[in-house]
Amino acid sequence: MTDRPLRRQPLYSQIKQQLLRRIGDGEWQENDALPSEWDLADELGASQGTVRKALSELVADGLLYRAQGRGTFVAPAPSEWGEGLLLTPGLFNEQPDDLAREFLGISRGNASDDMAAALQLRRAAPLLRVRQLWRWHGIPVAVDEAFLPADEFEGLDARWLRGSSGVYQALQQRFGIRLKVLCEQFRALMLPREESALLGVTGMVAEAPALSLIRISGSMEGVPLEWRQRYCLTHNWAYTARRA
Amino acid sequence: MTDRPLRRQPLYSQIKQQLLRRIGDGEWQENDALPSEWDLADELGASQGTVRKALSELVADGLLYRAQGRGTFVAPAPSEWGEGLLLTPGLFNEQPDDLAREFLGISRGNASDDMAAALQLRRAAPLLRVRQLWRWHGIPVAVDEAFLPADEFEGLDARWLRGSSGVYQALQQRFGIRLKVLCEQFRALMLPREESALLGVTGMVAEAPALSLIRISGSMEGVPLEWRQRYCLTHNWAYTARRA
DNA sequence: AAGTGGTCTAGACCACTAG
DNA sequence: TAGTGGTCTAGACCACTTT
Repeated sequence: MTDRPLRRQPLYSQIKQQLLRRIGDGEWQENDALPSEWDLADELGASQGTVRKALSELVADGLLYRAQGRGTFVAPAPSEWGEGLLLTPGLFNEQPDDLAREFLGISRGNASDDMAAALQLRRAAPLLRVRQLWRWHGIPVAVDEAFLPADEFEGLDARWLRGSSGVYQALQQRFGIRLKVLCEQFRALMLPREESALLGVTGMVAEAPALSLIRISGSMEGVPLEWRQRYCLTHNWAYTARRA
Repeated sequence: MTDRPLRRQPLYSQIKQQLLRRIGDGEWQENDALPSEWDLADELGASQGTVRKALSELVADGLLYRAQGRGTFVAPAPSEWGEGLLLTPGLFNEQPDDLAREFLGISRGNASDDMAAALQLRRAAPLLRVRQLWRWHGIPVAVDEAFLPADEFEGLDARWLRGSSGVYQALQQRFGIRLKVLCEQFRALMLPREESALLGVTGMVAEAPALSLIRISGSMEGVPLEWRQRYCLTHNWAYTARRA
């Protein structure tokens, strides 16, 4: 690249941003192959090594995957359940069972102070609230609330959510936005009344300990866009996080 | 295809392994500077770019850190508490308070089937069991059990653990081994009797929900070496995992 | 000014996949 | 055999820190 008077950001970083935008714009669909590293280098006026560095970061971010000898591909959107897996406690190498998701409803509300702070919104900002139920072999194991800034996602309604396989897929289809997990918090607490009913915890012992998960997700650039709160019953399962 | 020739490890990978070993052998202490990328390249007969790639992976693994214009340094051992932080629920950008660790004791036992499987040991293999208590501003918030293969760590005793700031530091000082987290599991359950006593949960309501964390740690090469089980009281705190 | 990490290039070769 | 990702080199220059 000959004319590049101002370099605020390294070239590979600019290329990464550009590819991020083009993926978001739908230039390549899930599992589509990108142009080869050499073709991209040609097109962008950079060297193969520099393009490769940009691609490597996108692979690390989970947006792309590579197959030696075949090409570089757009990764499928992350599953609605998230990165954690439900496994039998103590076992780590098991394959996770598939979870079924049930859309419960969408409503409007206002941000709590915690939510407003985490999502960088003003106090009591309007939010969309999406509720989902998770079943494992038919048995309810978790309830989910996703809170999204209403201003950003005006037009997201039950039609989009019922038809899609979850909030993340709906956001990608409707707004072309892909979320990634920014941080997570875990707590143990007694299941609140309303969630107990949804999860079918009944009987003389009306209380059960539940794993509370709060997750902030955001754009690939790190702008927070979702506060998700989940209650998991874990007397028969454990929530697993794998690491590289 | 039928014939599977030995695939040579990439050079940067060999360099990484060698540096790993030299760090483990104590050639450079914590916060010591390594030779510059160019000097290492010279010494190892590789190019600066290749050395840089090896160093970058070690930085990503948390073993080294870099400072532009100054050098590449050996990172301090990870804290005994681990990567997760205890924070006020709902707040994500807070700095964590320091936790005080109390060594409770070390004993010998045998691996459960789960532990044996996770640590790749034979059934009922002998284990060392290290127990610790965590206090936050003097208040007990968590109890910890670390299980280590007795055969690997013969000679680790109370003297080493009392004097050090934790299991990880003791392993590094005594055996020159650095552990990294391989995977984690979370569950919510009612605090068992023994742990209730240690954490001072008493009164008419003898039961409290607790966050159960099971973590497998291992060598930098991925060999599992520690099963750690922790019970956290989280009615006033949350367990936070940050992501890149 | 000297030394370090950080970026970028052009070219080369290897390993793997597919037609 | 052609195309792709994966590795490696030598050299250049930039950005930052220390002396």
